[in-house]
Amino acid sequence: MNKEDIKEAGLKITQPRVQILTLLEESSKRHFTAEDIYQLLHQSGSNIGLATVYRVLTQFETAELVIRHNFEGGQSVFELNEGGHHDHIVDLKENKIIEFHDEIIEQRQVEIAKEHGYRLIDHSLILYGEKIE
Amino acid sequence: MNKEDIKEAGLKITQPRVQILTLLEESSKRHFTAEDIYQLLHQSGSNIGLATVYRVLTQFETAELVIRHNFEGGQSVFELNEGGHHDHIVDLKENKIIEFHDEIIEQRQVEIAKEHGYRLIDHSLILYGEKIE
DNA sequence: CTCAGTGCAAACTATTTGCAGATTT
DNA sequence: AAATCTGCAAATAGTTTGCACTGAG
Repeated sequence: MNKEDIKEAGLKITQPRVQILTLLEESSKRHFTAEDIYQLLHQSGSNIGLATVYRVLTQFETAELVIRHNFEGGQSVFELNEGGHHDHIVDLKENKIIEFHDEIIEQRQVEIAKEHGYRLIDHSLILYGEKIE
Repeated sequence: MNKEDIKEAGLKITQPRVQILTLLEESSKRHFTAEDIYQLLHQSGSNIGLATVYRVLTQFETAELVIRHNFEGGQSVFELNEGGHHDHIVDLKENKIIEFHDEIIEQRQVEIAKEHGYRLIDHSLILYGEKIE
């Protein structure tokens, strides 16, 4: 649960950290910029600083509680790491992100890396699309 | 040839533009940050400004003479657009980028987008790896 | 009580923009 | 000559850092 994760990361259980982790866990959305989180928490009466949001997200990233994505458009996007790897479809019209996982592609990536003499450490696959109709 | 491309993009054939395009075409490397280009041109005696490098690269990107990538690490990376689409393996140890093209993955991407009700407009696939041995 | 953590403001990095003078056509 | 373009310096956007104070253990 929640606070345990923070403690296991070697971090003190502080208000800002609990607020951010709770937001990530309980929101219906899954993808947030640091600014999003800052805004949402302020709307809930928090007076957290933007710098703290960044600091905590970076710590959570290191602790693998959170994954940071570099989609188009400058801002980093953060999402709770719930274990299962997936890639993303970014909706170019609406502000929406869809997750998917495809074993065929996952496999090919490993093979392609190997064909070029590489061990695959990580990858980033983002599909940009627009809704049909 | 060279200068024609610039003219076709509706741009005047100026020294900075020719210098940049020539560098991109004639260098043995294929991937450059704006800073790289700025440095290399200065080493060749140019006194181009960094702002101009960015301006020209952005214009070239719009004209589809150049492709901009957002790999890890802050800086955008630019490469000459020579038509054939490809993706990249980024060497995490050495400062090296390898290009590849894989039809299986290309196809699956289109299918996956469709399965989710999307028309695939673009995609970004980056494999991060390290040399075996 | 101690040390990690915080908010704020200032710093930083990559990139963009305003402007007066320089170049291209 | 007209319009575009350039270099420079200043502005901007996103993120990080220094510091004195605050709060968790």
